[in-house]
Parts: sequence; structure tokens; C-alpha cells
Amino acid sequence: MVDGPIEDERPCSIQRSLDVLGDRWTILIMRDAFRGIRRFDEFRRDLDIARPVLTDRLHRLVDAGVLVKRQYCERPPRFEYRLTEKGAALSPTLVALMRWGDDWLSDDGPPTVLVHDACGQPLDQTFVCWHCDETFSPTEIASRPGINTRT
Amino acid sequence: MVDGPIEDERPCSIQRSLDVLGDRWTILIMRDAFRGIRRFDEFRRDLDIARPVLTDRLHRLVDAGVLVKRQYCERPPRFEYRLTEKGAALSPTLVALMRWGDDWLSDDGPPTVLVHDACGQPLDQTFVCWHCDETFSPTEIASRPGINTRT
DNA sequence: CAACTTGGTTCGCAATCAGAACTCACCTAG
DNA sequence: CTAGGTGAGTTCTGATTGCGAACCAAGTTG
Repeated sequence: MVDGPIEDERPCSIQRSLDVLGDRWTILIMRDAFRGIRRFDEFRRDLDIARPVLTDRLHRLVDAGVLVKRQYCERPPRFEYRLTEKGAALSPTLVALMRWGDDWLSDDGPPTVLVHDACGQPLDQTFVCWHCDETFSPTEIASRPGINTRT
Repeated sequence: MVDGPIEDERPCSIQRSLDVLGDRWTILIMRDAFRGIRRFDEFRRDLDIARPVLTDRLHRLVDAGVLVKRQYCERPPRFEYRLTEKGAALSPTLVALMRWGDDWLSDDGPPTVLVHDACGQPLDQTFVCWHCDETFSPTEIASRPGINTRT
């Protein structure tokens, strides 16, 4: 990313995203949700997180609309936390984090490889300009102020 | 992302990435670094972060090889923190976070728009399979265990 | 010389966290 | 019918971590 100024009077979107995701556990909880984990105790065991903290984080994520809590069994009462559309939209973020870890922190090769479901070949994540109809690298990014559609 | 299992005995790459980036300030510091902020006091003023915390985070980022501390002025001694190649490689992650905030947390339009430098049109971030030579959506992702290149 | 700037370090207090124990509703085995 | 187990928490207690304010040092400006 070219380091042009990304000034903004309104809080930047990274800041807003981090207001939801920005603590030590939340992103790991979302990762687990993507891996198909749904129940309180599954999260707890997988992450080895203190119960009160997990309770709090799940509630926050539900409040943020990223997960939904759903009772899937009346008797005994059992609940599950599922990704909403908003939560599922975080996949590019998690993929980007995962790939950075693969590329820069895993000297013995990536623990897990993401592949294109259709052909089984490793996938890549790129920037694309639909106007020029080409993919390009981070060095070709510029930025400009957004248009406030409300005003 | 399809919720196939992403099991791994070795710590997952998201976890590893978060060991470096996973606290309330670090990603914001990196965002500022991308915006061209380099000096201690610039970070401090922009983020409104406590000095001891900033000192600590900058040192950690330098230790992690994501920033370098460089003295650019002898008298008076002045330092700057710059992105390394490893740090610059985080741009897809920051872009993904920013776009999620734009799409799901900014009801009055994105504060800042990233564009393709060559044409000035908004960019997109996608998954691409070079084998099939096509871009695709998160629902078409699968995963498999990585090959341990060492063993 | 005094005041100011940059880039910190050292305090003490406050919020946050982890761990263990407790609760409560239900289910299962004996 | 009781004993024990599970899922999904809540409450209580230290221990960490974070923060704000103050301090410091090197250099520069008035």
C-alpha cells in the first residue's frame, strides 16, 4: 500500500472493525466459528479460555451482529453460536491474517493450506480492479476520501 | 469460507499472526505506519496512546521484524520507525479489515476509499485460483493440511 | 539561562484477566 | 430415587496489564 495519507475526520474503518474484533480472543473465536465450532464448551476447550471471558466475548459478538445465539434443543436446553452474514464477511480478513502467518512466521511450511474448492489447487488473495480488469499488488494502491452519502 | 475442519497440531497461522498483532493497539500502530507515520510522538498524538504502552508496542514490533528503528538525525538524535518488507506484507490484512468496516460498520459510506493507482477506480479484494485462472468467493474455499517441508 | 521538543522511563492506581468454585437445569446409570 | 455427568453459565478471588501523571535527559531555540 502506497503511503498516501488516509486522513479522515470520521473514525477510520480499521478502527471501527477493531472496536468489534480488537482484543486478544475475539479473532480466535471467529476463526473457530469458521472452523465449524458452535457450542460454548467447544470454544472453551479449543481456546483454553476462561469461562467468564468467553461469555463476555460471545455476548459482544452477538450484540455486534457477527454471531447469533440460537437454541437448537429444548430439553435439555442447548445453544449454538453461528456466523451471521456479517460474520461470514470476515473471511477475507482471516484469510489475510492466515496467509501472513504462513508467509512470515511459519518457517516449516504452512500448517494448513487453503485451496480452491473446485480444483483443489492453492488459492491466492489479490487486489483486483474491475475497471482495468486486472489484478495488482499492494504497491499499486492509492486512497482518496470517501463520499459521505448522507451529509 | 466453507466450514471444513482446519485442524492443525502445529499452532495455526492465525494464532501466530495474533501473537504479533493481537492486542488493542498494535494493528492501529501498523495502520498509522502505512499512512506514513514514522516518529514516536506522531504515533502518540495520532493514537492518543499512553507513552509506556507505545514504547512497549514499538519495541515488540521491532523485535518481530515488522518495523525497523532507524536514527535519521544525529544531533539532535531523532528516530523513525519504518515498515520492513514483512510489515508491508500486512497490507492485505489491513485492507480486509478496512473493507469489512466499510461494508458493515459505516452506514454513511466509507470514510476512505482505496483505489487502483493506475486508473483511480475503487479496488476490490478477491480470492483467485491461478490454476483455473478465475476469481471466486469465500464460499468456494476448502482447506487441507499443509505439507511440513522440514520433517 | 529558561523554556520547549523528542523520546523515552518510573511510578501508583485502576481495569482486565485467569482460575477455581459455585449454580442450575437436565440427563443417565445403577 | 439418588449419584454423577454435562452444558452453559455466574461469582469470587488474586495476578497481570494498562493507563495517566510525573519525571528525566539530550539537544535546540529565544
